[in-house]
Amino acid sequence: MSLRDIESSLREAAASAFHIPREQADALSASVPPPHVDADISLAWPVSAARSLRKAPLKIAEELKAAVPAEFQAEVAAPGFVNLRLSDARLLGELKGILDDPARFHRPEYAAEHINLEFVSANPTGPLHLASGRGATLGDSLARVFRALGAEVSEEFYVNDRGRQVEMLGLSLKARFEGKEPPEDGYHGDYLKSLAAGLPKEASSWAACRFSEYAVTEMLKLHRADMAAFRVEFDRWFLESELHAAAAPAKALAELRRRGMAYDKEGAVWFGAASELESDDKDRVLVKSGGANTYFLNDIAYHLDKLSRGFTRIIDVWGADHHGYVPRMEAAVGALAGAGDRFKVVIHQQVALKRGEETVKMSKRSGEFISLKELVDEVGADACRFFFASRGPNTHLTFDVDLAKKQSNENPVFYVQYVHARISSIFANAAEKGVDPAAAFDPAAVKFNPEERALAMKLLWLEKVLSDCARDYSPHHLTTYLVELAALFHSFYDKHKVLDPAAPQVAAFRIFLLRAVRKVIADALGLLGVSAPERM
RNA sequence: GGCCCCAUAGCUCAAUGGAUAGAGCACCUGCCUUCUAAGCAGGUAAUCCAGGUUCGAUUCCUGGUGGGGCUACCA
Repeated sequence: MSLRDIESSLREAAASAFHIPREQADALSASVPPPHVDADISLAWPVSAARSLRKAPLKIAEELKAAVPAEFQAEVAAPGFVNLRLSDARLLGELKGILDDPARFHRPEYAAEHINLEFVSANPTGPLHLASGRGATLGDSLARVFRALGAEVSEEFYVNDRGRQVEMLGLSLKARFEGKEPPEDGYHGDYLKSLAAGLPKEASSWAACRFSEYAVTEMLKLHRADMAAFRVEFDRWFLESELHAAAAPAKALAELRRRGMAYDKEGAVWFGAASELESDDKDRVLVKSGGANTYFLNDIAYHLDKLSRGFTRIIDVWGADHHGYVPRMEAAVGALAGAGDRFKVVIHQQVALKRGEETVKMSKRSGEFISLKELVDEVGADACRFFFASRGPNTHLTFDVDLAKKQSNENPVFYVQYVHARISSIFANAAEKGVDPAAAFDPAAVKFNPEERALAMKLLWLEKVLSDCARDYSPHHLTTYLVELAALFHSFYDKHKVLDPAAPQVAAFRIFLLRAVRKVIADALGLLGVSAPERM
């Protein structure tokens, strides 16, 4: 059983009570009662359905109350809410489900989904900087959420290992190797100095492109290590050069032509979005008049490749600096995929960096940035990931480095992790305190006190949090939830003793309850890629 | 100029169009001889402005104001 099952039975009841189609009753959903209402579940449906049912909300509420199973002890509240309570037995059963059912978040609509989730995809021209942490947190947490919902997810990193920037990278490395300054518009960061120091002697006879290849290979190693330290493991690192080796851009162009989505004008080849589709405002160049492909064409080819690999959904996570690129990519990929909703671009706003009183512009070329590695080394992956995950993708974020380093203890992540540590500690101490941690209790005798009930109910809401995350393409609901759950636990902990040998029934029940709490904390932290420590 | 995002407590953030707007940090008052005080209990404190839609707007629409970003036959 789960909230979804409860909702389902309530919808059945509503559908038959009001003689409406079952689908219409789908609008009925369970929500958390406001703090001043003493109930477990609230239904606002009578208020919102009043218009379509052409009845007064209060009247609907009364009829709904009469229709729902008696075990829910329904109550009506003005202007038309119905509030429910779960019985102790029901609540106990739900806790058992949390502990025993590893697939409890699986949803049928995700069972056949095979999602490709591409994120970070930073150019291999320098170390990952902290802004990549935001995309990495977002992408990886989403991947974990979709997996929890039952989807198959492949995490992918696209590497631009060709083109001018990579050429410039090679020239910059060559210059460092020869003890010179990199070109004006090259890469001036210190990381190329240490890279140059590691070059073999025979590099003096290398052509420029050898330097590029060497630099890219080394940068990829760094990226991989940085991402691993951030607890992100990509299933695939897709090289742009793979596309060209397979002549994918040319094939993509042929496919576009075949579908009448490309045309020639002024010596260039254009993507005909404006004439054929309404998603973009003007036509874009695919092949320049000089004969070279634009990145637009290469990116179309790349996404065509993703489609050919059999993914049912393609999700790209991009920084807001690329938002202008979304309409044309959606126009192109949506059309090639046959359905626009198979391709989704999640945009997150950029991260600005603040150091002291100064807001620093980050630029790899000037070498002025804070690397992700530096940040993870100083404040830890847990605090970083929780911090980034706490905000919706659309918040504009100014990252205060000094604050992050100095006040990492103020990060709510520790407040949440502390719950896990405290519970673990209780379990570890049980035997010593004269309580058998594996002792059974009589389910029929269990009566939840208010703190126990609040805790148990909170655990049930996690499934809603997951669907919120999927709906909004953001993990931030999880951090909010975790902090709220942690507060309930700490409050419970302060009020009630668990390990009381004089009350073995109560102790056994509370250990059972806390086992469920600890599992939910660990699961939810896991979805964020944050550890759940046994002690702190 | 055109387009996108944002504006909630001193600071950083929450809130499928629903009930008395919820947290963390900071500040103030209490609480460790008792399973971890990285904690608990309590207090101060907020929806940028003007209209509109609605039974009901922090939420949706229009127009302001103030911030950030994008606007290449660049990669």
